[in-house]
Order: sequence, then structure tokens, then C-alpha cells
Amino acid sequence: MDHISSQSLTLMSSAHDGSGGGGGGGGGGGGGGLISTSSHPHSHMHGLGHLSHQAMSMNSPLTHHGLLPGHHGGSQGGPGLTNTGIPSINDSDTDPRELEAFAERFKQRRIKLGVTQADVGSALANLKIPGVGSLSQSTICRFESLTLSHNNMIALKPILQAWLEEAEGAQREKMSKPDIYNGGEKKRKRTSIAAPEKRSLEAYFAVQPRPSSEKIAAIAEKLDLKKNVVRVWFCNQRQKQKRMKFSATH
DNA sequence: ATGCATGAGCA
DNA sequence: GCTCATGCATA
Repeated sequence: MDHISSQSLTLMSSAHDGSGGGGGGGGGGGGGGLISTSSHPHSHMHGLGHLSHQAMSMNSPLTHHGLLPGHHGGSQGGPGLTNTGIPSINDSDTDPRELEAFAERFKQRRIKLGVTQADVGSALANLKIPGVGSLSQSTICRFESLTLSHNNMIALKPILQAWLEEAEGAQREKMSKPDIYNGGEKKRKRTSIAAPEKRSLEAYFAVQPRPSSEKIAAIAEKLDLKKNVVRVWFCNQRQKQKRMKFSATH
């Protein structure tokens, strides 16, 4: 992609507006999973607590959004305090339109602060929020571009909002260093699936998004790919369909 | 910005 | 073995 590639130094002047359609695909909101952490052999431990996990069949912790008896004007600048005094998650926090608006504001202010996505990710650990550690540049980027699941967006919003307020309040000091790498670990290699194979996979996916193990094996052999590569490809493809926004490639 | 991958938790 | 959150590697 020859976009405006700037992850650490250059400035990215995104010329895209905040396209309105709140509706998006986030509607379903199936899963109930939230934050989890993964630790790799070479990375330091992250710490987003494993709050909850899948809730597959139904909506769960979040009151379904969508059609609420109209209230909340739209934007909310402050904490979601209710007259009950509990800073709980209100309906407005699950509103796709609000999420989109927040993501936009977040990016705007983040850039204003002269902070990169990666900086935000590592700075989260400094917030000392129980169960919250750092996040990657990828995740911050996906949050801003709404390419996360609806539930994931809802879970991350309060955390990023907290960082934003903290960063703006103490807008004076420099963030800490990213971190150091262990120079002895083997680096993961990313397999690249060629265009023709990719087209075939998409074709199979169109008729059967969830092929059986045997079917996957057949596809794998036909395309001369490792079975696991094919299986993961289907998993990732399914996940993509659940994002709030889709990749511009279609 | 995004493709392929890992890992936790569950069925 | 799937889903879901998340990340390394890379275009």
C-alpha cells in the first residue's frame, strides 16, 4: 500500500472524513469476549486482564445497542456518570455512532499531542489500570479505523479515553521509550498467499465459510498450501466479516 | 495499514 | 477446532 506510510516520524494527514454510516456490520455483536493477553517467548508480559471470554451464542454483557428509546444527544465528553453515581457503561457507549465519533476524536487529539499509535499502545501500561497493560500499534490503528469487532471497540474505548485524558492533562513530558528487543529470538515469518490462491480461497469461502477439516485438507492440497495456513485463513476471513468496517479491498 | 499467526477459553 | 482479542512482520 502506498498510502501515507508514517508510523513513527512522518505526519499523516488523513484526508478522509468520518464517513457516517453507523449501522455497519457491527450490529450483530455476537461475541462477548473482551480483553485477553498473549505472551510470547520473547516479549515482556502484557497485561490486559482476561476479563471475560466468548459468549458465543448470545449478546451478553452489553445491553444491545441499536434501537434505544432515543436519548443521549450524541457526543459525550465526560465520564459516563449517571445520577446513580456509578460510572457504568451506558447505552451510548455501545452505540456504533458514538464509537465512530470517539475514534475520530481520539485520533485527532492523539495526533495533536504528537503521539504515534505505537506510543499510545505502550503508554497504556503507565495508566496502571488493573488488568490493563500495553497494546500494539496494530490494535490502536484498528481502533481508530474501526476495524475491530463491535465488542472489542466497546471494551477498548474506556481505556483509550482514560489515556487521552491523562495525556492531555499531563501534556508536558515525553513518553517512555518503546522497549528493547531480545536479540536472540527467532523471528516469525509471515507466509504470503499468492493472488491466484487467494482468489480460490475467496471462492471457496463464498460457498462454504466453514469448511470441514477434510475439506480444508482438500483445498490445501489443491492450492498447494499447508493445511494450517488454509485453516487460519478461513478463521481470519470469518473474523473480518465481523468487523465494524471492512477493508477497502472490496 | 493490513495479512497471517498465536493463544486463551470453551464446546 | 472454533471464536475472539491481539500482535509481529511487512507492504
